[in-house]
Amino acid sequence: MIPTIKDVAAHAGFSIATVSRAINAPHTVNPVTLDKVRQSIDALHFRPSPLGRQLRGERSRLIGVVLPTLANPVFAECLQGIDELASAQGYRLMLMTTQYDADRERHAIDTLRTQRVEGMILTVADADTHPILDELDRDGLLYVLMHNDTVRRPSVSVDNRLAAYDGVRMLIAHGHRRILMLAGTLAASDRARLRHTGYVQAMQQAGLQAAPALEIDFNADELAPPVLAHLTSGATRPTALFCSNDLLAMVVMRGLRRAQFDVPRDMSILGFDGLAVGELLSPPLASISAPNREIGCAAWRRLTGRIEGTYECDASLSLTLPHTLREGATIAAIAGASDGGVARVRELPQAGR
Amino acid sequence: MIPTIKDVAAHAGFSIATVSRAINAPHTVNPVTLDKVRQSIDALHFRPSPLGRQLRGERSRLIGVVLPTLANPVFAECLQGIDELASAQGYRLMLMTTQYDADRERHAIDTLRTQRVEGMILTVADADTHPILDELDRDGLLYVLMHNDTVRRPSVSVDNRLAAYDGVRMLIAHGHRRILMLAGTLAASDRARLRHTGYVQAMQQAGLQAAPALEIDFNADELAPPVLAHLTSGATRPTALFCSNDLLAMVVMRGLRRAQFDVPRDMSILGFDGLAVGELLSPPLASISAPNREIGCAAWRRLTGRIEGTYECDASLSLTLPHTLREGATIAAIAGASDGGVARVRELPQAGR
DNA sequence: GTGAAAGCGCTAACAT
DNA sequence: ATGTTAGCGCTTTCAC
Repeated sequence: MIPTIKDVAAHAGFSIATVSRAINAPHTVNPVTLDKVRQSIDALHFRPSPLGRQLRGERSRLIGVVLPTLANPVFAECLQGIDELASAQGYRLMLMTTQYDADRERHAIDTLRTQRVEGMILTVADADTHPILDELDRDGLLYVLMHNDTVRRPSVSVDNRLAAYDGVRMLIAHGHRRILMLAGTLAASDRARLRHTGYVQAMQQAGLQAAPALEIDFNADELAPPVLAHLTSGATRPTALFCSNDLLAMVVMRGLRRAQFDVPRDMSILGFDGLAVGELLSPPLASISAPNREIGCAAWRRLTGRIEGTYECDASLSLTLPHTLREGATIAAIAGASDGGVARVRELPQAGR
Repeated sequence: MIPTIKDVAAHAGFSIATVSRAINAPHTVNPVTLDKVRQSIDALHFRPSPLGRQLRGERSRLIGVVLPTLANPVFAECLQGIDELASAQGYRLMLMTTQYDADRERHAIDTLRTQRVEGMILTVADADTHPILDELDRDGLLYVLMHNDTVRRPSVSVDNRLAAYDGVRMLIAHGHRRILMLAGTLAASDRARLRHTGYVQAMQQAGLQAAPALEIDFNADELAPPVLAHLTSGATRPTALFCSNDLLAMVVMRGLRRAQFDVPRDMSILGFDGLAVGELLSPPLASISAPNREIGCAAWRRLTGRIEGTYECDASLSLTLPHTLREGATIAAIAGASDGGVARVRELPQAGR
């Protein structure tokens, strides 16, 4: 069915070696021969099989990408960055998603190994505890983590703890005192934990009381009534919510709106991720913004740097990209907040160090 | 570096044939031998290379996916559906994006062919005119188009013309008379054209004047001043905008908002795609909704049906999935619209036939 | 139950 | 300039 180099050789009346040369080193064959071979190639619609080539030890130029989901645009944005560089550099991408499930993470990575990818870009739930990453290290397989915030492995991320800290300090500077953190139910990720740590630190430093993150079901159409009650009633209801990601923030905003709660008048909201769609909201979502596309690109550069042996500096280390506070309009100042407070927050260092 | 079946054979003290059998037909080897071989496999972390296997004519279980971009969630949603079924059925996905560029489409498809994918799921700019699809037909390569609305090739889509027609009739039923259609600059796609056709038909049928689609730069931060003027000033300014996709609708909404134009009070907006994020907007975006995840799943089923020869009905034909009108809150009734008009629209057939 | 050997598509070293 | 051949990792007869 599919023609092989043999078919071309027979059709052209030369040996397979000549055909191979015509393809891979055209200048070494007689122009007349070359022309005939090329005609046969066209006539038969021949294209060299990567199998034979790879079998000979050539590179596969195949990179694996493992993401939790594409339903959250944060990963689609990263993938955009990766895909752009991959196309430009003639690599192919094999994509797998895991739904934040450790078993599926293992399975995805296993599959990619079996496919002999040259390296992988991974976003896993928990980078520090997942034994499969140790296996990769042990076996010398190249990978770069993306959005996993760990210094123990090659990774590209923002400083999640510091970013959350900066964001919550900003809320505090706007006069908020009762600030609650919300997280998704699948939030047992290293990122979510670090974001909570940053929240706690900012709160404690301001002498405020930090609470455990309140878990919200992402996919539910409505906020659960007890959750809604917790957010909206009582004298001690929070005046601001720090959501561990933008998608969650958007779901919560909708829930509050349906309960006739105005954002930001009745509740301020701060997200995390800096999704492009967040800026299209009304009001535009305030968010601790990660350079997602750039994180994807940086992960790519580190990985290919190691693959091709051309790494700028030490690409086996973790890289922290700067986050930014995207102001948006979902945060209101609380009466009594001093301007000094607002001024102070602007001087905060916003990048890891 | 990477162990081969030979290494395992040597380590276990058997021939490579026995190792192969231990892997592929365990019941045919002596349990003791089997055990030893398995120990060696574990000890060496051996995994059979797909190259050798495929070289022997086994299936690659590799499917190519070609999408315009991941920046538009509509394609990410489709990909979600595809990916789900692919994982479940043990297929691998190779992903390429094209940015709506015909050359990149050709290149992507070429690359996937060279990689010997068993089939591809494609979203191209124009399904009817792209010669590369004829090449696929000629060479017997399996593919299914996704979101390309054509009866000439295997495809899964909504009826874009009818969907647009339904949507615009709904606007008309709400009393709108001056309805403008907006499209992105990259909108020279078959879908965009069909949506415009549906718009024109609905307008003409109501005795209203249809206009050419107004092109909007998607990525611009602001609406271009002349565009904004066109939308917002003059006695003949439109009262409703039909946007050829949701992302565009969101960008336009932001532009209008910034110009102090309230949606839907000063302008009604109807999108197309039914993006999940649209429902999270305030007000929730009215949209002609395509079942994107399901379109991805259906495309997958058709493709694998053909690959595995188990097609339900004739999978080489195009499949039209039903669209729905998502009401949202970005559409206001215009004074003078009769209730009868609104009632009538609810009776519209909403699925293709 | 196990081994030897051929062959899948291709490249490269060697031979002509 | 072109042809011959070995061998990459694996499965699968065919012998033993």
